[in-house]
Amino acid sequence: MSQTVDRALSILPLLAEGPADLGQVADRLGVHKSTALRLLRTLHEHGLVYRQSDQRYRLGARLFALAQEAMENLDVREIAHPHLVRLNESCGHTVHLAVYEENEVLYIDKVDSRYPVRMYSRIGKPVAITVAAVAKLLLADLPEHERRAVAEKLDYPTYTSRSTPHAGAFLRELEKVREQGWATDLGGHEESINCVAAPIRGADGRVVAAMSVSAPNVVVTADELLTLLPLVRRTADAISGEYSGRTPVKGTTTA
Amino acid sequence: MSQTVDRALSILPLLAEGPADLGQVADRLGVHKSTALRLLRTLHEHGLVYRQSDQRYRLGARLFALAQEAMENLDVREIAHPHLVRLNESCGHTVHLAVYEENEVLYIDKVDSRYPVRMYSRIGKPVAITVAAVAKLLLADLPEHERRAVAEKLDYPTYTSRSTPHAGAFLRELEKVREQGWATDLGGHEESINCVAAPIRGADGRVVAAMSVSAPNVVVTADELLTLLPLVRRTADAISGEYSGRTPVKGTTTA
DNA sequence: CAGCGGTGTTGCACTACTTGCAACATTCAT
DNA sequence: ATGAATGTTGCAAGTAGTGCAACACCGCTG
Repeated sequence: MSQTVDRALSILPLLAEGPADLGQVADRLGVHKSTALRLLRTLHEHGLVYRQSDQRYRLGARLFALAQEAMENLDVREIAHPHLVRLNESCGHTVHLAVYEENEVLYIDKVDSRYPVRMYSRIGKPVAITVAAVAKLLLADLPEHERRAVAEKLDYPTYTSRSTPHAGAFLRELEKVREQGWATDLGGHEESINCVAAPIRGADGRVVAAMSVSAPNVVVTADELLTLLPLVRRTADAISGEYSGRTPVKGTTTA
Repeated sequence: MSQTVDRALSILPLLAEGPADLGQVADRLGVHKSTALRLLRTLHEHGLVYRQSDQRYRLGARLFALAQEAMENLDVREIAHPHLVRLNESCGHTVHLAVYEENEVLYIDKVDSRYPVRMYSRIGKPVAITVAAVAKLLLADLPEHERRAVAEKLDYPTYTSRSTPHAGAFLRELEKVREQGWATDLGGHEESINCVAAPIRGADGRVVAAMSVSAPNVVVTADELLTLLPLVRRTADAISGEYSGRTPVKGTTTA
């Protein structure tokens, strides 16, 4: 591992919290100001860091551009998107797509009934991993020892009275989810919001992403939402088929 | 400038083009494989790079999270304020900054006119949404169906004879504003007060705020006020540039 | 207006860190 | 099995990053 690069990269999450001046950066890095200056300069030349008019530093445009490109390179997302839109059109609720990566679950796509293309707003945000239906599916597919390791490393915030309380309960839930092949979140994150989710699998059968439909109690009850489960699963399966190359895509030539 | 960091950061745009294996990265960087490996490892530890199942590297998820967090912690007002003050100093009139939120448009900053005239605006106060120039810009940027939905929910008070009379007229006005990229309010709220306004856009091009210059007829005529339009737009663009973290002077250095 | 504390910036000597090499490990194809 | 890919590790050499101290540049305040 490279110390210099390590230090430089440590600046990024620091600046994500908000703008900071040279001194603050140097302090929080534990290095001399001149060192921090040179690191910041390098980051600046790559456009990852921007210097605003009051001389303070903050994250720069290239970072956003990179994030966007990274997202576009996720082919699950591209394949899934039209399916998500169609599902949204037929049920009207919010549809999410999420992936697991390095102890985190992230939303990589979202179709909201009132606001279809909301690229930068919530996409990219880490999911409440201990309660979200998509997170359960993604974690449930991990090999047993890894699943256990992750579950024990997590915090278990009590968002609501129905939030997953601790690792034991979480692991049991994951086991259940693993067997039934779908998952729910019934008010575990926000009291009045329920979700049902289904997994998207690659050619080797492993879960590469998960999708969910969410709706507040005031619109549909949990039971009513559950009647959508077959539709959600069918959609997920359709995406799986296309992603794993089993289902030919119309209009596209596959070699 | 730091060479090691420079090399490490050069990997990111490279991976943005698509996944690559160690050899490819080393080649394109012009360094030994072992060097590339260590750089990639460091990037990996920070979550900026992800190793997919076929061992190839691609951009990682933390990139989204960083971009997301940075956006949330960005304060338009903080960035805009000095620009607003400068604009006020050069033209002398009242300058407003406003944002759209949940069917309302709110003033979030104001620099008072140097002329001894009073205006009935207050920071935090909802704007006369059907007539204010800033409101037009903010609403004009909404997706079509939402724009329509909002327009139809609104009341259309007749503040003056030139107030927007009904939803139809308002939607037509919004369409015009959307196309021309700026807006006016000529006596629509108070008989003797005119405004010209310009939009402030984020990295994704969406309108995040709007700013305006207002002045009563007794100080300048509407035509005279309109001659300020280029200045207002330039100021708004400068704020946009800073808000979205674009580097205005230096081109991007590609090694 | 001079003096002062707070910033950001530069040149330089020192040594810690990165580097490329070459050998090893691992996977896959022949 | 054998070979050719690829990824990985330990090490010695020296480059490249580091901290220091001095400088430059504000905006303050007396």
